[in-house]
Amino acid sequence: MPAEPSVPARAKPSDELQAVALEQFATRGFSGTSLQQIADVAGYSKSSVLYHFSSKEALLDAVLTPAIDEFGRILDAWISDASTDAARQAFLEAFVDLLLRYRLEVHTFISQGQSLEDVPVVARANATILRMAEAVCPPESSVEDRLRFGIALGGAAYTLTADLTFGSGMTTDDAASDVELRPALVHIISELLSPVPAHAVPASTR
Amino acid sequence: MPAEPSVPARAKPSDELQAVALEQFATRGFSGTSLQQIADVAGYSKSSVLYHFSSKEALLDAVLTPAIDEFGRILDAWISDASTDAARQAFLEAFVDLLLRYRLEVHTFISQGQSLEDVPVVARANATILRMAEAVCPPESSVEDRLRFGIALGGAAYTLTADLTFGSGMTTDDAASDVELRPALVHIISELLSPVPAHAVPASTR
DNA sequence: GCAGTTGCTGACCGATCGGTCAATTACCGT
DNA sequence: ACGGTAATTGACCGATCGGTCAGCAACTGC
Repeated sequence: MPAEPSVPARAKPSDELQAVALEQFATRGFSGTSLQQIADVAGYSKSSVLYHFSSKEALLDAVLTPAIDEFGRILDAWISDASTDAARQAFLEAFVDLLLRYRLEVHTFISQGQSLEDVPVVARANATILRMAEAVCPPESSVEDRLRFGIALGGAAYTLTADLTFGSGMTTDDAASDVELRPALVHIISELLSPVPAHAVPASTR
Repeated sequence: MPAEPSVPARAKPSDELQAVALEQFATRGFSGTSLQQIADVAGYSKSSVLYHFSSKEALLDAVLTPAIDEFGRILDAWISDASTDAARQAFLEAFVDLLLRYRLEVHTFISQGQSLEDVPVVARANATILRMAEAVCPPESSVEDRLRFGIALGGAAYTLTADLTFGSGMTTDDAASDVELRPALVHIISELLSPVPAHAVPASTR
């Protein structure tokens, strides 16, 4: 009788806890979130949380691992491939899909990557980001190109969860908006990572 | 005799504490930073910190207020001015200067604006950001334009402190790099906030 | 009926949190 | 020499932190 996948009224407790924890970690921060808060929001006791996850850090690990695994996967797929324009475009779209699907996870380890650097799963995330940085803008890149990459990465992670801060209303939870967001994101990030197509740049730099 | 401004070997204790606190708040997060840590790094006791600042929150307030005050100032200057292109350019450069000068402060209330929204000074920062959002991309703006603004804002705040995370080495503490960063930042942000100058935009939005 | 496992909980632990307070030291003008 | 103020500190407080542990239901297989 419990084998009734068509009735998702009650998900597995550990999944509920992960979902609640992820939301709290992303909005209040890891150190700003207590196990008691997570338990309260999810409707369990603190002891139950520690029954399903051996520690607060293990909970963070379980929450972030799927996202950073897939992140590494699509990055490897691109690097191993010859760096054709088509492969670059495919990676870019896969990356945008990753951002949309795992926006809370990405936001968490982007904006807290420094304070949590000694947590293994976050260290993996930082290393993967670093690999991506080297792939997108190798050491011989200009300062501006490296700036562009950082802005694209940090900006996307910030913006996709920004309406949690102020109601810009463009990342409201209805999934339909994602299909509206996706092409715009692809366009903007593509524009940021490509050295600007062709038009004249005013010499306003001086 | 103590009036010797040419020997800044020892700054005022409250300034030392503010500097240390700012660095900790930006890297470890507000809730991830204890008064004990601040005291240890600054070389004082926890009691001394609470002597100079009545509470942890008051310390955060003192640290962030100058940045958000100037932020509101340059934003008001732009809004009150007629929205000529020259005024927009002036605002943009002033904004970039603000980002460079107060990068740690901006990073703090951008990336922790949601978790600290009930701290008055952070609430002011959020309100100011919202005002800037309305000025840059009014409600009739497209989703992509609002995305661009968010990416520019969050991306700049993230990137300018990113080398604290991984050594991209472009924001190393030597102030000379700022003069290299500034024109590049102005260029990129200008490009993000302007609907793309003149070349054909594919109708990929639909 | 009964041992075994699973899920969940309250009681409890040492450590640390932000914050208060009284005492101490050093320096000031007089 | 003396009173006053500013600066600093350790001792201490209640609350909360992450985490441990023994127990308690409920559902199994036998």
